[in-house]
Amino acid sequence: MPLKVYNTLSRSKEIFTPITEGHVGMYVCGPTVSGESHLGHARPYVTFDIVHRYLKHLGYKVRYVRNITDAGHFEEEGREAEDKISQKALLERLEPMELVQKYTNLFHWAMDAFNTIPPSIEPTATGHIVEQIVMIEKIIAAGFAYVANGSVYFDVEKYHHAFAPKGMPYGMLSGRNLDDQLDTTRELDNQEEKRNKSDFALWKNAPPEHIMRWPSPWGEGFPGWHIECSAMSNKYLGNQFDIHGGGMDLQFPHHECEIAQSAVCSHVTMAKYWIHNNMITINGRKMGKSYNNVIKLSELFSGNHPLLEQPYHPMTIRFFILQSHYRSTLDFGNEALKGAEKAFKRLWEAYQVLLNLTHDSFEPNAADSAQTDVDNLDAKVNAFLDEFTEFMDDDFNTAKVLANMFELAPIINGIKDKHLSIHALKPTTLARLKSDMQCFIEEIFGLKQEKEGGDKLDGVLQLLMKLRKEAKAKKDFLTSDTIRKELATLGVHLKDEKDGGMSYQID
RNA sequence: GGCUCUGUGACCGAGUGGCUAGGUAGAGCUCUGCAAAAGCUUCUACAGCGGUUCGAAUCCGCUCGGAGCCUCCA
Repeated sequence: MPLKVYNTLSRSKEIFTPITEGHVGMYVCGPTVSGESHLGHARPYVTFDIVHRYLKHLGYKVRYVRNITDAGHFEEEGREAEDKISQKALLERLEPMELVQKYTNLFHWAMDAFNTIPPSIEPTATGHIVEQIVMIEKIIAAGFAYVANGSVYFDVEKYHHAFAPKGMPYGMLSGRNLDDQLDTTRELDNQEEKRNKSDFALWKNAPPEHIMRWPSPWGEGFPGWHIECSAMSNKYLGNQFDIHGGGMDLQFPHHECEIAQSAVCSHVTMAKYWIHNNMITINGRKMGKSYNNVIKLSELFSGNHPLLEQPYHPMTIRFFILQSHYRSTLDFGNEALKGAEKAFKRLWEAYQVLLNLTHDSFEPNAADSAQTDVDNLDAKVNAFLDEFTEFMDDDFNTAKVLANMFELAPIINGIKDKHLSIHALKPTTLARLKSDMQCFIEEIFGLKQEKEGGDKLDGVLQLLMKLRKEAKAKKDFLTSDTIRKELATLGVHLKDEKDGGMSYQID
């Protein structure tokens, strides 16, 4: 079955066919590093990490480009250009680039904690000023931009009239009608610089107090909001590439403007498939600075936030995101996250049990095999596994794959506890179960469990478990319970196995 | 106001015409020295009202509620 992806351009699921066979070019809008990343940022980067991983799994060679916006944008177009980064830098008495570096490092730290695969290329806006200027010159030369007081604006209406007949109207992505636009765009200062309200800046003249500035043919200034993504995606992925991703909130105006800029330069729609992830909400509301409901990732990991009842591990967050479909909103809540934490733990443990299962460790005997309809269980397991790819091919439905994994967990645990016979599974099925689970859990879903403590701690715990076993054998439950209790307060939980064995787990 | 979505059980959340989603929480049972874990069983649904259909949570209409975008935004 071919991979199908939901394309925002067509508002429908389409069969994914790469432009160049065997290769995929993917551009995802990265973070603006003017502040620390929050939970909302985790959604797109985990989502597109899954897309990236799955495409690779399917055998594609993927060039994944994700930018770092470090040039900053003005708060409100037309007002005094208030570059976010430089403004905050003043407050914190830092050099702008120092601030940018700090938040870039923090972003990378969080991405690493989420176990996302770094993009193939991570270009910065400040590193591509030249490319952006060249592109703006091209747009001016083509007659779709004009210079006003040292700033350059894109002529949206002119573009629309020229490109709508070519099947690239302004608004093709967001479903917006340009005429409605004109009526609803609110009044802004300095409107007189623009010919039309819907025009957007390609280059902004920098007022004297503006720290981040670059020389350009139009005077000193800084690039407009949208041009960096057009310039950088074009440089590294060409005139037309396969996938452009980002949050739904970027659809308009950001992606719409990207399309227009790039179309002027290359006469094609820059990307074939537009994939947008939905928002993470908190009490039903988008998480964002303007709503004052932001939970930073560092706070999430440490639990240090009034809304958090406890810290949450990055893998819990990753699992939490995977449990829903990327195009649905996902509502944050302690109850939901705690649920995800427990669920992930259960899944991971079943997975570990599975990796240790072998036919050899179970004696075939009549009573055992009588418990299970051999063909039935074998077929069931295979059916669940078949669906892994089927669900992923259907627009990356990670939620359904996880549901199937939770159908498999009781089977795995049942075999371990001997409620089910391992001989109900053919050796080939068991092998497939192991490799498919391994592939989807670790390779595609990128879930992992930190190995905590290391060898020394393990040695100490083995010793304590040995002592506890001995105490139990002597029915000295006071001692055995003390060991278990004391360890539990330290966050180490002992579990007695059926056959007298023991294992531990660290929080 | 315009555009785009959305409303599923205590909570999160799949699902789009007929088949148990799944997870967490709750209840009962099995196992266990006790506990934990695990397994088994079980409870609470598809906002409301109409319509289409043999049949709708799923399609259509209306009503009510919620969100995103239209301004920086993942």
